[in-house]
Amino acid sequence: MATSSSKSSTRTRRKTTTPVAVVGQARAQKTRDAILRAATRVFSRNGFAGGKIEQISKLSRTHDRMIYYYFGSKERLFVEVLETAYARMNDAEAELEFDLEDPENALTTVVHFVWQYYLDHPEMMTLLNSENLQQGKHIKKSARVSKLSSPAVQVLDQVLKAGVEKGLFRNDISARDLYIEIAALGYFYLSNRFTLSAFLNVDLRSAENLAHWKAFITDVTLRSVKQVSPVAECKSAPNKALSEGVVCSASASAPSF
Amino acid sequence: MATSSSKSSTRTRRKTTTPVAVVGQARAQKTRDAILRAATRVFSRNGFAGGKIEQISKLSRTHDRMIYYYFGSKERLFVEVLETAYARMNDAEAELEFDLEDPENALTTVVHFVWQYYLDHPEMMTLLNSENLQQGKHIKKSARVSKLSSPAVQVLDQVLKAGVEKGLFRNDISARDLYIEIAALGYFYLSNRFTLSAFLNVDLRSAENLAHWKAFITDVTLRSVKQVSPVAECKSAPNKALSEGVVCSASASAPSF
DNA sequence: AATTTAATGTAGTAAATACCAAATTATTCG
DNA sequence: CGAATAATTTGGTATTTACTACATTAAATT
Repeated sequence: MATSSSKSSTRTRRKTTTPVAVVGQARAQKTRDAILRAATRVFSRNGFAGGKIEQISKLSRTHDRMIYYYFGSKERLFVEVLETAYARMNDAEAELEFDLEDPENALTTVVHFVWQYYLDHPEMMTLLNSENLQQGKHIKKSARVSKLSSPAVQVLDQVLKAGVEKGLFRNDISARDLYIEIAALGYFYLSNRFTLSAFLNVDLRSAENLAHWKAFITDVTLRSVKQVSPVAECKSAPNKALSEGVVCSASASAPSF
Repeated sequence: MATSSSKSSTRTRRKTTTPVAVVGQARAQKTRDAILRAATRVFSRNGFAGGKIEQISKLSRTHDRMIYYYFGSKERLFVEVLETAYARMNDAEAELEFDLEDPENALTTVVHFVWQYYLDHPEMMTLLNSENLQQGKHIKKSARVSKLSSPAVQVLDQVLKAGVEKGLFRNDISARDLYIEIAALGYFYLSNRFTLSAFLNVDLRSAENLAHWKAFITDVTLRSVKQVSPVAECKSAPNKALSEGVVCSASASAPSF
């Protein structure tokens, strides 16, 4: 079921060569890949403006010129780095396995997966931050990324439906909201761990605190979707003084997507 | 109760002048402030590396020279921009008013405040992202910021205690976790609105969707702290197959801060 | 008013940096 | 092999950029 969305990007140059000859092409692909890998590291460590062409060419053991030969410009290189990172995350999500017979467990699996992915791929977060700093001007134009409808959202949709079916989950929550919630809880903690640690005078990166947060966000996520018993529900403070905030399971106005 | 933590930064030069003469000083303060304001805009729009000295001096209608006269270096200017932003947020948080007699309402107030602050001060998010990209190397050294113990956490602590007192809230959740949760839900949505919008094919910035998210995170936050009736609690899936994840109200191992 | 000091302006420099023309080497294929 | 094409290397250029020496004006002090 994993629809692989990454790689297989065709050569940049016009491909007049017959598809048989692969020796030179393999060599070329190797340097191209090396540049892409190096660029991912450099951009994710320093952002777009802070990532210098020379750093990238040195790290990939090639020359500045090759970057322009294969990617045309710093900006186009950045776009491809971003697209590749997205594609990779998508591929990983698509391979997620879960048991719909046990929706709570399945949801936990998703939460843990997202958390672990960000933990293992910090470059994803810094690249996204860099792109958001530039108001998404690259991703907006990227045909490749806009075609990646997140498998994670589909997964969550299935899980939610299964949970509702079994009477375990609320039916008034959208997979999209849930996806953003899960991403937010993991992403923010890790992406902002430096400033948060300084501000709160804690080392949020300690193994202990990481484990604690993982457990915490799992709990929060489950609580946000679980059906609450009618007895306990809203026994207190029935919507007092809330302009548009939603309390109890009444839930906000339906998403307007 | 609002302990103002910002401003009143003394002159950079040694102050041999008597504190009476203020005309020249006022003029100086004006250009200094102008630079700081301009720098905040420029750095928040382009990040640290992307923010150029000339942009800042032009925007503040002074000269490059003045930036070095008052701040010494680009880096020190950035630190002061960051410190000022932090101090301002702290001041705003300190002025929060809420009713402890109604803990749910009070918590809602906090959630709405944080959400609104990020909405009104997008520069705060981009500055923090920039600082986290640099692994917090500035904030770590900033004596000023590390002294700002977040009023928001204290506020949340009070609210939580009041809620527990009244039997409305769980007593196994820390103010710190709750603070990070609330910040995460608002910050991530806004900070990553560009990539998220492109990825999910929605315009998350529309008034409708902003209102929806505000309501959603209010609901999620309340659900995460509310006491669940013993009857409904954990009636299904009692901790099945969860390595260290926490389900039901058993809650994770206590924070180890 | 004269002197001292603070604040601002001018005109630069040295280094960094994105990008490129052209030569050179490797590879393909008739 | 030899011609053609692909891939790499060399050596640069024009611009940007953080930062500064020095001159000048404004203000404070005696």
